[in-house]
Amino acid sequence: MLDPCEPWRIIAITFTNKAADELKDRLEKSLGPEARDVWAMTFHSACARILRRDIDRLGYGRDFTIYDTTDSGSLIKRILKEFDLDDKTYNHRSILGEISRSKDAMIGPEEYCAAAAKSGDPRRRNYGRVYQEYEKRMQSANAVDFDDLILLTVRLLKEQPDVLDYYQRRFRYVLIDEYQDTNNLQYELSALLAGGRNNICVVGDDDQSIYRFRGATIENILSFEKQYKNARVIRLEQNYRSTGHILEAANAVIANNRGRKGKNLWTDRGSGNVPQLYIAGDERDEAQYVAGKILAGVSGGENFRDHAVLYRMNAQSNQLEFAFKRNGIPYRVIGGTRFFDRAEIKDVLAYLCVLANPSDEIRLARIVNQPPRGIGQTSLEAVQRLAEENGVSSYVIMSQAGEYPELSRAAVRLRAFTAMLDELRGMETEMTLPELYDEVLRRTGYTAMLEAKLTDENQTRLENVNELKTNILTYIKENPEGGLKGFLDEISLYTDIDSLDRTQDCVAMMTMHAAKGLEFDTVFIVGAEEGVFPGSRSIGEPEEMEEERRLCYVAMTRARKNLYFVCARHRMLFGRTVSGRPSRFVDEIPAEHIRRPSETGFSFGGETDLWDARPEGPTAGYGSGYGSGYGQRRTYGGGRAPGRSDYRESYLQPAAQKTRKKEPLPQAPKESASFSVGDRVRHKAFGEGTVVSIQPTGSDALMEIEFESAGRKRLMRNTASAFMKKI
DNA sequence: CGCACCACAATTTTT
DNA sequence: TTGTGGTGCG
Repeated sequence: MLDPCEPWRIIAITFTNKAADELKDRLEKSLGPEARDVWAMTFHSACARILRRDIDRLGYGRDFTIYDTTDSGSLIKRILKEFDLDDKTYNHRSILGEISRSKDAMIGPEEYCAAAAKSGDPRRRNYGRVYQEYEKRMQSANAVDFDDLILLTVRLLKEQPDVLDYYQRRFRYVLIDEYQDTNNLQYELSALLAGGRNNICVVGDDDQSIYRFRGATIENILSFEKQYKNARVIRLEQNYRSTGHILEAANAVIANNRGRKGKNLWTDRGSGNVPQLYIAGDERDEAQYVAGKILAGVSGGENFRDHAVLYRMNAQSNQLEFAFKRNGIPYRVIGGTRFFDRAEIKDVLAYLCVLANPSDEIRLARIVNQPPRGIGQTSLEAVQRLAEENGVSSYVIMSQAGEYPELSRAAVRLRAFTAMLDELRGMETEMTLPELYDEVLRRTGYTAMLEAKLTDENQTRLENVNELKTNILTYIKENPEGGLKGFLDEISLYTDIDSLDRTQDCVAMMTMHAAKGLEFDTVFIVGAEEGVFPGSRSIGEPEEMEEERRLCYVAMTRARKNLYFVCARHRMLFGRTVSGRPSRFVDEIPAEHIRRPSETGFSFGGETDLWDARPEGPTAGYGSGYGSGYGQRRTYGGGRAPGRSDYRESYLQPAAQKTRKKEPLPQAPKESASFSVGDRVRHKAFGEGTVVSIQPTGSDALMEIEFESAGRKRLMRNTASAFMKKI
């Protein structure tokens, strides 16, 4: 603290907005309002900010728009069509990936094409053609994609010494969070910003690098010390989150990786509970097991929100959701389809984008006939052709549609369309953003279109469109003088509104990737089978496998107190039933740090073992035969696949499920007794008590019971009724 | 031009 | 199994 530094001399870069916001919050709490001068933001927003200032030096307009992956994808699709490349061999996703990789390696389209020509590979040549065209179109639409934000900033700093100088002088302290997740471009950018001063501080954990697939290169952190010779390395090996067994188990798993610096976490929080493995018959059983454990936990006084279920793929969430609904467990799925990916949101935003930047071809094409206004594919293509020929944007052609005979049929409608947008654009100055938004919804007829056919789906869409307005209001509140462009900038880089709301008492469900940075008392890692986790794609690929193992490490270390691995012997995956053995990661845990099914306690009375101990469940199907049967079987741990006859038995199960699933939602079993406040009850484990309160939760209810000897407990009615009766 | 039906594919994800 | 995207018909 000898030399307090001015906050504006600091740039702190994170990957997610959430992390950036948290950082800002904490800074503000400890520094006060001065903290606002710190540039605490994501790579992308920092770059956007730098580019807004000087991108014109690279031949773009300063009011550039940012395309997200979907927008870029549409552009690629359009190019593919025009080039007459069949989209089976050339699917837009792989091209997008190729372009992204090229940009990360700072290989421009020309260079790419040159290399492709030399290689003689026709496929790569075509990739090059598409890449080139993509760049051309992006520039004429004055649009940049996510990679461009960083790439162009790096280029700007490299090509314009005075700009580089400006930022290097300004930022005397450069901090980068989650350094293990940086890709090449981000690495370049960090190095440029840190400049001659080398005053850079990075935070990261090589064992938590789980984004290799999107270009992150673990070498960045592994070679940091080489990069910056005088770097001081501070190792943070004390873990303040997990208890001993969990930590030891995680350490043991990650120790199997070769490409790492190596560390050993320790804790002083005691050894805690031993992680547990459960082998379920199928994914339904798996889900029911998790549900049961959660109910047992809640019965023991925990909150739903202390539990998280982590899986490898989003598709796995389905059965869990069914089980949770069936058991009246409130839950929240994090991730999956994001708010800003919804069609209606994209539509409405597209209108706003076109208002801000009429050259935005992709967004224009999206909205021109949405809602339908009689401008079809043919007209649109004619417009686009004319735009190409005349070297102007489609928007210009549309507004002068009358001058082109080939557009005669749609001319009136095209002109009306642009006239409407022009008018809306004119309103921008005289009304607030929320007002403008309403006006857009009204004038374009978007709301009317949804209201015309008020299906459930459209109802949701309307709600989403309204939800977007909330975003606008929030934005205006935080940026009183911010305009349309500012909002769009923020929104295109902010996709994160679906993040976890810890105030609601819900079980959290998410992919292991999404769980990074979070923590829960109890964590379930489901689908812990070979082929699922680690995924079949990574088996036989050492590098990939190490990444999966890191993912496992991340997932395990999310748990504070309880960790469960759950796997299924048979699983319906993509419409096919596959069988797998438990994940190798589980095998990597030394016996003393994991409890396998054969050793699973069946002693009645242990609170967390209520479910295992339960003689028969209130939920039909579970516990009958398969799932619970495996609890006692030793054969499984031995590693041999189940006998065929066993297999058959379980195999028949899914058929029965099918009908079940079709029903609206399997309601809570009827036989679960009803209780009312004041009832005297006797519980098998807790003894006698009195019902204090009952709170309905979905098909179930949360009851609070004051037990004479066991004290006050919170129990879920459906589960508890198996152990408890009125007296 | 809109809607319905069929084929096909399918980790992980931030920005 | 599920969701999406493309094609073909009314």
